Amino acid sequence: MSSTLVGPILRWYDDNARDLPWRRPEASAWSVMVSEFMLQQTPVRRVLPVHAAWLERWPTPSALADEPAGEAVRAWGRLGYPRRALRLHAAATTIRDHHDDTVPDDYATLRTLPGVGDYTAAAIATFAYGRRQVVLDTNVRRVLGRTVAGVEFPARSVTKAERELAAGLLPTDPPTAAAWSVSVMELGALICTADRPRCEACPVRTSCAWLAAGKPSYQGPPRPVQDYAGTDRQCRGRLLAVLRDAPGSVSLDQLDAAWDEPVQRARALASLLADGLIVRADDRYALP
DNA sequence: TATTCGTGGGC
DNA sequence: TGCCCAAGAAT
Repeated sequence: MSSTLVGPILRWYDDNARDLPWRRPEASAWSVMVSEFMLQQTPVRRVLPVHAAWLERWPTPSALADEPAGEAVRAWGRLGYPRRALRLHAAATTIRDHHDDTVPDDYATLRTLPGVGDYTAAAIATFAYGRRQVVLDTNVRRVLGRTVAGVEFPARSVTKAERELAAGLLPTDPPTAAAWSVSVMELGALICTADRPRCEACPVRTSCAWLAAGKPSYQGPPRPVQDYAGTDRQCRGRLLAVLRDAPGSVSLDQLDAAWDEPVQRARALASLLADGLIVRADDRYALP
């Protein structure tokens, strides 16, 4: 089974891979790590400029750790989920203080860093250091779900069967395993996309279970709709934008002007303070 | 395990 | 237009 997938996808990647900064031979492990944080739930296109500016300003973990966390939040800009910026700063601090300013190269150590979950630990070990790890992201899950299981979309959360399937497919020698992982992810990002997959251009179209079954539509439980307008998330975003765009601290009045509904506004501000994304000194508010 | 956590682009 | 989703993690 693996031979019908692995070989064609590896060859497809050789001819179709995007030239991304964190994939270049000269890219540092820190560059890879920064990219993985930024790419969590955020498209490549939006990450590119922020990643470049970030590496220019903070070429090493200690360079970032030596500045206030608020600078990371500010530089994060509008990538979204700004707690990632806080966690990246915290991870950089740990790396500076306990790992000789060197991004760890093994899954277990990476996994202990703030903001580094199963996927990100496997991705950094694999893409920065060529380690052999099962890299299971949304792209890989979708590709394997279609080609092997014959379903349009995988389950909500990773199943044991999914993980075993991915582990069984992973090539034995580390360099090939790493190449395979980035290749499957790229196939999911460019060809085997969530909507309007380009099956006619797929290197494994002749062995895809989903295509062979006539591309049956997703049958599982409906995915929760992710509304945004009017939510606490939007409110938090508005409040934090005021802080990002201000040179120093701001007054409560300035924050009040960013959102009409007072109860929700107060709740959002309290949660931002609890998260450490905003700090209060007397009656002024600022980035940490 | 189900929620919560931003933002912007494509159709 | 409104809806879907994009290299997840933490709780």
